[in-house]
Amino acid sequence: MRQAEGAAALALLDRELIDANSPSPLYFQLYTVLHDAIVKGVLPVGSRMPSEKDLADGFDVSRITARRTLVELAAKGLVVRHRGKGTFVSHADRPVPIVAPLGSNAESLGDLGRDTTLTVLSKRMAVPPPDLQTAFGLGAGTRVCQLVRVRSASGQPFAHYVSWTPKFSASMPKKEFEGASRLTLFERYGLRIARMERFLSAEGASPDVARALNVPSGKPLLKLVRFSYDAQGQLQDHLVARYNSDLFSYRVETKVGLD
Amino acid sequence: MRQAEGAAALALLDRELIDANSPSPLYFQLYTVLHDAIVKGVLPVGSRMPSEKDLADGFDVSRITARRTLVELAAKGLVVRHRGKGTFVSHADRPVPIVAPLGSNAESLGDLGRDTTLTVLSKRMAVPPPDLQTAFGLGAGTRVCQLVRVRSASGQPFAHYVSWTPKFSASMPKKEFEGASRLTLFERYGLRIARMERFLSAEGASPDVARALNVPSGKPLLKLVRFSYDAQGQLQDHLVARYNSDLFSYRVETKVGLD
DNA sequence: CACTATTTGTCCGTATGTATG
DNA sequence: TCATACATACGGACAAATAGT
Repeated sequence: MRQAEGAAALALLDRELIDANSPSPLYFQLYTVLHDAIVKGVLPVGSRMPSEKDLADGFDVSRITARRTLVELAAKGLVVRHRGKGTFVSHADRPVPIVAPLGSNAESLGDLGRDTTLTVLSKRMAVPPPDLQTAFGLGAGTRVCQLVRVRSASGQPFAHYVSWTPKFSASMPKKEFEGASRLTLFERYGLRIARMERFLSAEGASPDVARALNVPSGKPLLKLVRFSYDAQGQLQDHLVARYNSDLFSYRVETKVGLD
Repeated sequence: MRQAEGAAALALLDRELIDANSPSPLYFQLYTVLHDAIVKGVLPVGSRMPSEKDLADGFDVSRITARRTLVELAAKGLVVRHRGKGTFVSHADRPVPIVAPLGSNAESLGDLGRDTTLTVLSKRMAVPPPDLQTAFGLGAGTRVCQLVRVRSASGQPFAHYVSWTPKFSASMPKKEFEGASRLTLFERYGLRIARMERFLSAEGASPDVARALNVPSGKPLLKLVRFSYDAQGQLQDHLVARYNSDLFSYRVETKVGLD
């Protein structure tokens, strides 16, 4: 009964997850299903993967297609394959997914007690898109400080930020943004935020974000858009954050007072 | 200057949004870019689309590929095409995106002042997945009431719910879930929820969800998982909601007390 | 009225990728 | 591994409708 464990693993997956009429290639759909099952722990480290034949029969694809997904998983280091033995989920260092509270005042990830690092990909003065120009109440050609940053945990990038902040100046050194948290920076430069508005949605990874987060382009990401206003209702900061949802999720707790 | 408007529309788009090395076909990537630009209003109703040649040059694809995306947009009714004139964003009734508050106690969409309707796709007694069995503290074979529902606004489905509720019984008629809001149903059946925990992430649409929400499978969706507990800390209800992020987003407002 | 530029519609041939048995 | 079918993507060519000169 060598194959029993792999076949049992198949039972944990849903054969309805694949769509022959989708524009996305079958091997990639199947790759995504297995990839997610591995990073989410449905297929535990060390366990036996379904065989090529199991996958082919279970998902109703040809053996070549099933084979290709396993080969690509092996190329990414998620599984190891041994001829005559089978395919096994590899013992990689899989970072524990980060769960951050949302809506609390101190939502800064710096308070999370996790060793996350912030890297500045670019800092420049540029003209924001038209909708932001009007939101900031700026003239058409005004240049604003744009920051593109990435946050990583144990080497794995999981968040990508694009922010616009008129009060930040060209002279501020890039290095200053690496260490200090955003809130302390706001204070240091005299920015008082009285109200924040966040919008949550989902978006496929564009090629540049995909590169920065080390995910395939088109991968679904959690998207947060944040508007920060001062006491006068003036927009002071605009941020678009995109999160790799394999590594990160937001948590909201509500106590219901009474029925 | 007949072509000026279309070429100007091209400038609103980002040629970096397409990736020739992605497993997803080029025509579908370009389709997604244009589709989103239309539903988000970047390309307003009635305006001229970039011509096939504009798109081919601007996104560095062949005319055949550019043409195919426009043909598919026309097939979906998002644009109309006229030989010798051009392609124009069609005057369809585009539903205004819904923005719902998150984290307030009364987050039920019934309170939104929008005419949303709830449809029950299925109601059945079934054995929940292993992780939920343990979360509910149930024996291995216990059957629980599972509901699959869809919420629509002006005929367009935008949310897909899968819920498990042990206290709901097999005898409850399907119809009862169509009208009443969830919270009133909880009350009626003696369910007192004291605490709720929500987790937000993103996920590609599986084929069944894609069908229910009328979107291409694989489309990025906003995903919310909600655990509802009673005063004793016993899990009483489990819900997975998936939202079409073109039509729906969550909003969180925070007042910062002081710096 | 022609003449031209632009745009969509249709066709060809070919190369590559995907998927099957 | 092989043979085969189909989808994707490319370049090129020409026709037909439209609009401006």
